[in-house]
Amino acid sequence: MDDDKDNRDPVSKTEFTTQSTWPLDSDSAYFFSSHDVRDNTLLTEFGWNFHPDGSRPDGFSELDPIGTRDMSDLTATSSQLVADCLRPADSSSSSTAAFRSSDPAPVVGSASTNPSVSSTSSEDPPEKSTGSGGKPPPEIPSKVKKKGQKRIRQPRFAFMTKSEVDHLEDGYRWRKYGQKAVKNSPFPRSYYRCTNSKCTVKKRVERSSEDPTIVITTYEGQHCHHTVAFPRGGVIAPESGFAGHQLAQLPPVSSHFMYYPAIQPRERVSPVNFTRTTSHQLASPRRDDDDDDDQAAGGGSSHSLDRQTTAVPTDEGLLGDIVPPGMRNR
DNA sequence: CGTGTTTGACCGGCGC
DNA sequence: GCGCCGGTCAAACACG
Repeated sequence: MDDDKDNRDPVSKTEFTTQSTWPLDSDSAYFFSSHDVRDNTLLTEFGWNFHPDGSRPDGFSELDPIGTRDMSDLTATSSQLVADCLRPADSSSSSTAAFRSSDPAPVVGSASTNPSVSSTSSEDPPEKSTGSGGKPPPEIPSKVKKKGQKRIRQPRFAFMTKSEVDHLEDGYRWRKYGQKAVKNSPFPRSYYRCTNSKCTVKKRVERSSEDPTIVITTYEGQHCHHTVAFPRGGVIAPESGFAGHQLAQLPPVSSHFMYYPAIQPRERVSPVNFTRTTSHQLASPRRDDDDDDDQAAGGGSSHSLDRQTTAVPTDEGLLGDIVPPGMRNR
């Protein structure tokens, strides 16, 4: 869909931009340079394979990156994730710990505790719950979590990308399951979930209300499977080691990031500006050339897009630790 | 027919 | 306790 209009991204010239403010609504956040050691660690914890070494002064890096970045450490994390993924829903705590081990879990409000399982197990089976019409049988409402069981959020991670297309291709297949109008923003927010039945990763896409050219993509959870295909640049061949070994721990292509941990729901933060340019290629949505989730697939054709991307870890729990003093508004 | 999107309704958390 | 709002569900629909 957003596929065609996007062959060329006009927004690619900027090398550095300085946004005066970031109007993140619900997930307001802070930013800090990815060069900071902390972020790397942080990302690793999330299982994302970020590497702040794009080391191009202007924050630019070629497309390839993902495939060539050290997959080693990635694998470690991912294998565990896969295990988690395959693990029955009841073995809760352990899976969570897998990628939040270092997260002190400053549990706040609802977001906290043991993510993955509870949230996934109870609401995961979207497809199978096809049941009959809308409302679930009187007995056990599918969407209802067991009483007393709070909805748990998985670690989140946001990317701000300057792009005209909302849904950026990241190598995975997503299924849109909702769209909501965002308060104080003319742009709606779309909700996606990974189409892999075992994968519970979700993604939220919205456009910055203040700067419509910026797309804020928030990932929640981690993939426990391989990417299905890579951006049509075909750059990633199944045997290239990327699709073949890597376990979905990748965010949309990018080399330099800005991270911003999500904060407590509804908490408002004063945005910190900054942006680093990242030029990379992204594929446009394509659903026919890749089909098996677990089978590495080499994407189809491709076109390149230049976008500015800023990555933002948004684990609410982590937030407290990474936000530099003074950056917090509230 | 399979897969993905749209869209209104519903649910639950949180702030007041 | 109430209302707002974010997030999710699922029927209906669209498309290849």
